[in-house]
Amino acid sequence: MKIATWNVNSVKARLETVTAWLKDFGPDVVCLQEIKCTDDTFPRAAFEDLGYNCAVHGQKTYNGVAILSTRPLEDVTPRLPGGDGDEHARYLEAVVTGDKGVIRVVSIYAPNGNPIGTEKFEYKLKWLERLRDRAAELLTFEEPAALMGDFNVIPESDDCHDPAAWMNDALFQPESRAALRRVENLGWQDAFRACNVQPNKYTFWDYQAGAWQKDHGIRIDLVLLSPQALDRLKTCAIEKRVRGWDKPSDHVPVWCEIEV
DNA sequence: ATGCCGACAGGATGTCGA
Repeated sequence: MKIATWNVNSVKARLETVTAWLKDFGPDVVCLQEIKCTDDTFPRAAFEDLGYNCAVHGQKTYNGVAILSTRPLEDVTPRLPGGDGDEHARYLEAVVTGDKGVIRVVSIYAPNGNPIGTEKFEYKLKWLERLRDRAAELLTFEEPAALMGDFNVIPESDDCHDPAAWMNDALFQPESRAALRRVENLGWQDAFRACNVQPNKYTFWDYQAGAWQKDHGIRIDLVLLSPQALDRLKTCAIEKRVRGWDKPSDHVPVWCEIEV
């Protein structure tokens, strides 16, 4: 089964690009982030016409996550537990059944956290702590599972073009990186790093300053696999070519082949 | 050192992203 994640930076502004990629690539499951629309304005019909079921946890203007799947979506659960009063739509779980088994997929849009030294950065760290708590719970299910999305953390220095340029950015703070590691250290494996050792492989290039043309990117869109999913992992790759298409998102899809 | 670009809401330009 091909499962993918993609921060689309507005699903309405990106509809032609997203449907073109779905037709071209044919993923079975796609986690979307930054859909930037409410549940009732999500362009459901465009995806259903391509054979996808939709689970949506939307929000007006900001954030918003969704999951598309050719198979039925079961156990659909929005919202990361904890953080009462947190209305940001950043988390959506669903279970998909393949020919060889079941996988739980989670669409994740972690907070950006800039600028550092503000309540936005504190919110980011607290949100990642809540994610760790839920990630620990999910491991007790002992099933194939994938935390997929825009984690808004640059894991290592070789996941960006110029570490010095990110030194004062929330995405590369030691606290942010430690928070991601604490999730991984529970037993969640970075699928891309399980399959690829090459440095400087990116999933995001800023629209500004010719970042794409100069390959000044960062790798912040991740797939974290439970041990049971990792055992079934065949490959993981970045759909870099999509950044060069018309009207691109600033992020590109990341996908895995998993035997379920 | 700052803006660069792009989406959104709303109807000009500020907020947000990363």
